[in-house]
Amino acid sequence: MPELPEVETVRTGLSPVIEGETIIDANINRPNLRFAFPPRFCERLTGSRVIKLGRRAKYLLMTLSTDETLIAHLGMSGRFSIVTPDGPQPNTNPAHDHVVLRLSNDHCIIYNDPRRFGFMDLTPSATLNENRFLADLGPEPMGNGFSSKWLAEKFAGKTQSVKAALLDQRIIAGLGNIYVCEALYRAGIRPQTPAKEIDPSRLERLTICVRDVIGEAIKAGGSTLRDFAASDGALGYFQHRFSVYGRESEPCLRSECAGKVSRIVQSGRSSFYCPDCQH
DNA sequence: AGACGTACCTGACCGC
DNA sequence: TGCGGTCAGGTACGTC
Repeated sequence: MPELPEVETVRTGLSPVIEGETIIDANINRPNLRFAFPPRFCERLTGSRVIKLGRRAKYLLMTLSTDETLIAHLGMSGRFSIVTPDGPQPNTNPAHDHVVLRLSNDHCIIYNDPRRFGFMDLTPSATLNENRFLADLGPEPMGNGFSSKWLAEKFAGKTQSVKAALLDQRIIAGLGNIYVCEALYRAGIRPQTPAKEIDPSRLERLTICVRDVIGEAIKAGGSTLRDFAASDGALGYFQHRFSVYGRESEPCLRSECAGKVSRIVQSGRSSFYCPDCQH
């Protein structure tokens, strides 16, 4: 499920529990998720101290005292849970608890992922950005590298739809199906529009809308975290109202618009948009 | 090189 | 209640 805002929410929830702690014990319950765990995965984690929990795009980055970084991607259904020594057990199916880290503060971090589209890797921290999963990522939507100028450069000559282009992690990193739909709705751009056909002023608007949509979602995640992390240690999902995503044939939320939300399929995935206000 | 389609998995949900 | 079909927010890889 998780796109950038959800991963950021997981990071926010996990970091106070994990940063500064030593991994006393690491266990995996199967040899692979989407990909095989790297060689000697558990041995390389055991005894290391977690210096920092960071994020790049949809990847969690655990900087370790061993000069390696644990890279974790949640795929579609990955969750991290925090199990406190005397607290409740996470309400996930233990059959899909694939990674368990026991920390020096007696908390356990559990990675649960029914679909196993997630994956983990260990890479030298010094060459983190050369790692095969991170090397080709485009700019962070909230960072300085993302601008309408950058989009113009990347969209130039692109016959691909703007929907597909925004999902391309080399162009902008961290967006997924939901937030691309939301950003295009807010910007008033149809998802089918060929990327190269969007003029500079609309690209400027799109840039702002992407930033706003992601920024608001991160904020919403941070606020929901407080409520439910207390009762249940599972991190990764939060309730959020979307303007178009999942609202097929419901009314467009713009007060001056009488349109209904449409759903189309682009490259095998649903796109939601309002035909009356997106052109 | 760029644009597609396909594969990888399980679970939830819907209609019969 | 049970069954089959469909769908799901991810990325990598093969093919044209």
